Amino acid sequence: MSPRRVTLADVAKAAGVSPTTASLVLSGRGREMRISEEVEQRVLKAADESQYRPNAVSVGLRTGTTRTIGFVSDTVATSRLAGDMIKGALEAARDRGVMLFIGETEGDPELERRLLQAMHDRQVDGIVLASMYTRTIKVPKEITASPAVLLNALSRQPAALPSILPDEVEAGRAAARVLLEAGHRDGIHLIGAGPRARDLPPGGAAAVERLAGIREVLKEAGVKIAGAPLSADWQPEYGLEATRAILEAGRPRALICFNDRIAFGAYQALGEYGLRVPEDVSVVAFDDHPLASWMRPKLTTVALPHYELGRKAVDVLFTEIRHHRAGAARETGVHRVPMPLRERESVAPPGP
Amino acid sequence: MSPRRVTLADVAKAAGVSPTTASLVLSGRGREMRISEEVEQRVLKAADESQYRPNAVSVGLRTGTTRTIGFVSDTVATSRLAGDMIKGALEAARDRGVMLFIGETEGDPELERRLLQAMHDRQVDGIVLASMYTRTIKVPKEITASPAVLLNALSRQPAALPSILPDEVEAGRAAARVLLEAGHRDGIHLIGAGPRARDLPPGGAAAVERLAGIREVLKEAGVKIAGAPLSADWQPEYGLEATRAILEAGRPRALICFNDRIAFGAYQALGEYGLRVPEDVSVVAFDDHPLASWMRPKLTTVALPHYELGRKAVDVLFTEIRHHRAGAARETGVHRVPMPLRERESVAPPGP
DNA sequence: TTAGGTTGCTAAATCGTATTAGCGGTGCGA
DNA sequence: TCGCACCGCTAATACGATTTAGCAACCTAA
Repeated sequence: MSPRRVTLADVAKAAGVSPTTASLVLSGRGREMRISEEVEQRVLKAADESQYRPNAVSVGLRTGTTRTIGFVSDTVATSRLAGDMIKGALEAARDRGVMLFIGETEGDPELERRLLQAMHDRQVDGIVLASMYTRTIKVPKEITASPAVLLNALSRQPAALPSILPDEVEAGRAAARVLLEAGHRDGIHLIGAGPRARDLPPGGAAAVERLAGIREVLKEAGVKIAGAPLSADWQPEYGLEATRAILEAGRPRALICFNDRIAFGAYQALGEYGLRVPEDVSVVAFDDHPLASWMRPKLTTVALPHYELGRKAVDVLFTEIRHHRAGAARETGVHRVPMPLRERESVAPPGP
Repeated sequence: MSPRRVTLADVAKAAGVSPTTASLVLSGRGREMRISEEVEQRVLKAADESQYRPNAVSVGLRTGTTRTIGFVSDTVATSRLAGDMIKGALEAARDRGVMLFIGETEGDPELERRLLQAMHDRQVDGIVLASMYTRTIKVPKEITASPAVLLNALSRQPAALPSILPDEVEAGRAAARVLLEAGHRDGIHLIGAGPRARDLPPGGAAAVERLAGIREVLKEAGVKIAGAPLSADWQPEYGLEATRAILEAGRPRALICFNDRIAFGAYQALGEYGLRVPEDVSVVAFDDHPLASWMRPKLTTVALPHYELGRKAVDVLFTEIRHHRAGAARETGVHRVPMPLRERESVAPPGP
């Protein structure tokens, strides 16, 4: 059926040299090993004509490096965002001629263990362990079998692995600033967390940090948070109800929604009450879900840089791999990736 | 740093037998090769105690099969849907103890070629070539190096590879039926394609088939399509404008939107005109984007079964691989995956 | 007594490459 | 004339498994 692949031995035979010579020439060590110009040309020609490409499995066995990395995450499908993260990782890997294994753990530690093993069995050069929403995780010990980095996650154990995270605190600051700069000082409500630093929904580190950034900037400006409904899950449904509650109680001038889905629900509630965005109420959110630019008016939001996170993770992983090969110790720093503000149409100066 | 992996030779030594014997026992051929019960136990014990796991790279080199398949698509990040497809593929692969390489071509044939080569260099057992929206593609000749299937795509060349596709015609029928069953007979407008069979947006096979299904059922019922604006891209913006155009011209009773994003735009236009869904206007769409259940009222839509498509692709790929190993010829059938109707809140009997 | 069969294991080859060690020939200096 | 360095290449080994061929010991039957 499929014709047998051409091997190094085939090339060597065609060029009339030994496999050793062919290997030397093709790995660029020809000069160094004093192979003559003429023989070198013969080998190159033979390789080219037969379309020789080295068998990566064999190379992997011989050298121990497979030009392959693993990307294991808790879930790949939850959101479009996961896709962007993978896309970033994929492109960074491609730039280096490296392939990506992917695996999904669904939060099951046993599955995670088996996946990491399966990847190590295949001799991956390194592993990106990703979480789809920012949180602290227990790093499985299997991971130590190769260089690794944490993406969107922090290790519970201290000094375990390098982490790549979005800069959520700065994002919080940006969200607060965009309102301040529009002239808002009163009637600013939070939906998703707050108003106090300890008012947080369960799970997820994003809330803490976004809230910290928001509080810091507002405090510096001497602005008080008007209020925040009890925080629950971050779904549109909650946004809808929380906003209704706020509207029952009074007249907000600005909403900081802890993600776009909440803002989506908030829009619906504001619509019900006949209030217009941004003339009556300004809205800022986080994530930059595709939804954000479909909403009308388009939502101003602080974007999660999924693509860049994915790229950065692979970049850091490769410096880890280099260090590892050089026998250096493991790094353990935290790398923060900026969250860019997407200014659209949902923020305006407060009305009279 | 990382302790050396334990190899078969280590196990053999620990058990006091030859590597041959150890291999035989561990591959379950011990009985067949008349290895004594006692030796067998010794080997098993040694393997277990040392936590031996075979090096998959070595096995790959020796046997030619790597328990690895490639998933290459034009894009992984475009939508949440891509993620679901990968998730389905991933789980089907996991069920078989197989790992997944992923790659993204961005529609670039050169990149596609290189990706397929990179995968074949790594001796993948087979390849899923996926498109994120249904269409006919030119199958690159590199793909013939291993078993392969097409996912969400049809080959331009005849009889090339098996294809896995959503059953779009039946989906069209389902959308039409849900309106008929609610009692609609007049004022049914299409947005995204039609009304005539040749009124299609550029690119994409889904439009043709959905339209065919819709037309078939409506025709059988003796119902005429009231109209359809010129079809353009399938974005919310177009849905908004197309619906406005319809509303300018008269009073629709039902809308069949060719995807959910169009329906999202349609909702906005209906809102502008003070019309209520579903009391004044019923809306059906296709895809079941997450958006569909966030909209109010929740959108009735015919779902693209991405997860199942992914699973099915891997299933079919594995029967291909089996056939290939048995020396059988390539299959070339088209496998249709049903598109389930998600009945929600956007369809009601026509008002007076 | 010996050919032949069975039992229970192992030696050796193999997959395709990288790499170390070495080989035959030439030129040169002492 | 011998020893040595250098040149240009190749033989042999290793990576970690699978698999084929075969071996020693014992038993059986003619």
